[in-house]
Amino acid sequence: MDRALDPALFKSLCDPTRLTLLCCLLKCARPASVGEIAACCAVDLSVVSRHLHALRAAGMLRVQRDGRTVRYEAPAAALAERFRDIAAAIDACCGPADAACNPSDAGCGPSKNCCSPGDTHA
Amino acid sequence: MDRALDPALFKSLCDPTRLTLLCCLLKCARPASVGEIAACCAVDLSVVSRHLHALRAAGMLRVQRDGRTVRYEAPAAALAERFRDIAAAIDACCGPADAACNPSDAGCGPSKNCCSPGDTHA
DNA sequence: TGCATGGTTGCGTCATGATGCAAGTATATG
DNA sequence: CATATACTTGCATCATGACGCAACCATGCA
Repeated sequence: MDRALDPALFKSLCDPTRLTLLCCLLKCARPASVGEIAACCAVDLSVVSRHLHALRAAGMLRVQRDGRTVRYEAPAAALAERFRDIAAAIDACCGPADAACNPSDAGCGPSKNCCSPGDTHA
Repeated sequence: MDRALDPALFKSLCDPTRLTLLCCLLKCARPASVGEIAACCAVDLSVVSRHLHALRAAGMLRVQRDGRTVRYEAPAAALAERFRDIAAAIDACCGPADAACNPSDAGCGPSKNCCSPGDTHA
């Protein structure tokens, strides 16, 4: 679960502008150039460029160059699956009747306190 | 989809410490006091208190008072569903064959460009 | 080769937020 | 009522990051 709940993933989505860009690309459902995408929100093109770069770094977008044009695309199916993985991870660790709880996950389960003092989870 | 992809949700999860706290509570699968939860990570108790407050404000936690003790709990099933809703929203807008695309969602669908200039999506 | 187009990168500014300490509040307990 | 416990809040500090502007590549075209 600690793997599914990746801070980097949420970090890439916590900015409203970035989320707007991703949303725009999801709706477009096709590769779009940076200039096109920039029309979605009222910020400088350079800002859009950086945001798209960040989203790609987080695995939220695919990129392809075509001459001097750079096209970004949102892999909708993969993204949806990613969120479903998170949901599954939550269910697996804390699911009904503790059945799906993975024993290798130390301290996991309703009957145990995973937060013993000193366990910094770091 | 713009509703499912809520910046506030991701904002509440983008901080590593906050994510650790949520993760801890999910594993515990029971209400835990602030002091207990604080043992999960090496930050000041006041910081933990604030983070828990923020998570609750984002709807990620439930809270209950018992005398001077405050117990937080992670509603695992609800959280999992929330992520599945996001996945479903992505699929619905950009699903296979454009079938699930909601026509009321202006500009939605592969055949149209939702990012026409001036459309700030704001 | 010269110039326009499409993006990216450097840099300074500004706002937000994470953190710790200290003080404050509220509830038990003697 | 005094004191300890469990948290919360005010405040100062510091780091991160979003933004715009300007300068800079890199590609295409005349």
